Amino acid sequence: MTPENPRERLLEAAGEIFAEKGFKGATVRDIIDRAGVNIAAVNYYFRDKKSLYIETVKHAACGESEDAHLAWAPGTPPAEKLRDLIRFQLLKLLDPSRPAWLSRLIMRELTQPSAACAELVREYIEPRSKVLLGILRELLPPGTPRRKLYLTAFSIVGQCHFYCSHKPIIRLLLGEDEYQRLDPATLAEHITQFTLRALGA
Amino acid sequence: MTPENPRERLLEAAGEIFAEKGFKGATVRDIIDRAGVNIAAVNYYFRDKKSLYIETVKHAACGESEDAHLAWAPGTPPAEKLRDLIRFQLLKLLDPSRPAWLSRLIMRELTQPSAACAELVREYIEPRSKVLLGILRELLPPGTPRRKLYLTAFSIVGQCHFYCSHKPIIRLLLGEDEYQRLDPATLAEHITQFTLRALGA
DNA sequence: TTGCTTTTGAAACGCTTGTTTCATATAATT
DNA sequence: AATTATATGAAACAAGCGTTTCAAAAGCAA
Repeated sequence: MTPENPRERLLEAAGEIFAEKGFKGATVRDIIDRAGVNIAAVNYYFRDKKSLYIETVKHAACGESEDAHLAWAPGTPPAEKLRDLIRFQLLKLLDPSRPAWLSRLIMRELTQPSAACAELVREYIEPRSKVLLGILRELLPPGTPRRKLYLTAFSIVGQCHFYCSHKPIIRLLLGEDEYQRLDPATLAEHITQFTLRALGA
Repeated sequence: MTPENPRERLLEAAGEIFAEKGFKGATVRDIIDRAGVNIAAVNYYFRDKKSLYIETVKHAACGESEDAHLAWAPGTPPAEKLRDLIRFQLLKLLDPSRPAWLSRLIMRELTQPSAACAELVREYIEPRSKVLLGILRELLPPGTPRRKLYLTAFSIVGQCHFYCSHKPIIRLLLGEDEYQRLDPATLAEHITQFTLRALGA
């Protein structure tokens, strides 16, 4: 499971800890402790903590991109593609069994950008935003202005990310029992229906 | 403008700096520097950094609550109330002239909750969530289940908060020019229309 | 083996952090 | 005015931080 390569082990451990505590909150001793390597390895394989962080974010984004190959048969109705996309995104954001630190690390980078942010947008955000915008172009009447496409995309992604970024508040508002009943499939269905009606489909 | 009371000055300065850098990222020397007081004042007026943080969040939430008195004449159509609510929220989230650190501090607490979180939800979140839920009860058919009300509320708030929490990414995606054109009024109108259509109004 | 490079380990170095100390200044009380 | 309580200031503290050092270990070519 865990790789032998110290460099890889550092990236894995750093991903978990940076995601959990943020850049400042995480200490290199925490990281090398979980990775099971000597502290000098940070300086040896990466130059310093900051470089380790940037490489970690890129590593996480790269690992996330792999499983994102949503491909539909030609002729698939755009509404169905939208539903798939939303469901897929929510599953990735909320499924606790998957290595959640990937999404959380990315989410953290999005809200408190560092040097890794621009690169992350280029490698990770833009490709999948292109997919969503493509679907919306099919759903909305031809000639819809670019701005409207983006605003609609933001409305969709905003709904999805809310359940991830505001998780603790939702839990407090709904109560633990009710919160447990919010499975990703239910949420995806709600957001899809909400969005499709908003688009007049 | 700035109060004479060292305690108040500390709360103001701490609000700005905690909002900007988070709890770990902010240093007490940063704070006492901006407040213009001696470092011993932190220990004197509050016990330590953590207590200062909790008091700061409560202080900020309290200050925010004051101007939240959205009162409508009886008989106002719920769609109009919704528009007002969304516009008001977006203005508070995005207007750079206002002391933005209030919202940002609260946002930060929501996504990375600490000891101050539960109290914040009780004092700050629940009251205004009640307002929104009340409007939705008017908009949606009677007998709509509680869960559906909440999901709808999350869809609305999620759309609004997205522009605040993902601001850097939006800027990168749209480009600086296009981003500058996104004034709160435009966004509020989009979200309102999007939501009203989704609700079939 | 020998000699060289690459990798690891334990320790220490500065530096910054939150916190404390204590002497002094200011205000309040009698 | 004298005395006590309150507030401030400058300095230092101990702990934790990122980073560096350097010698020993491991890998590898000749």
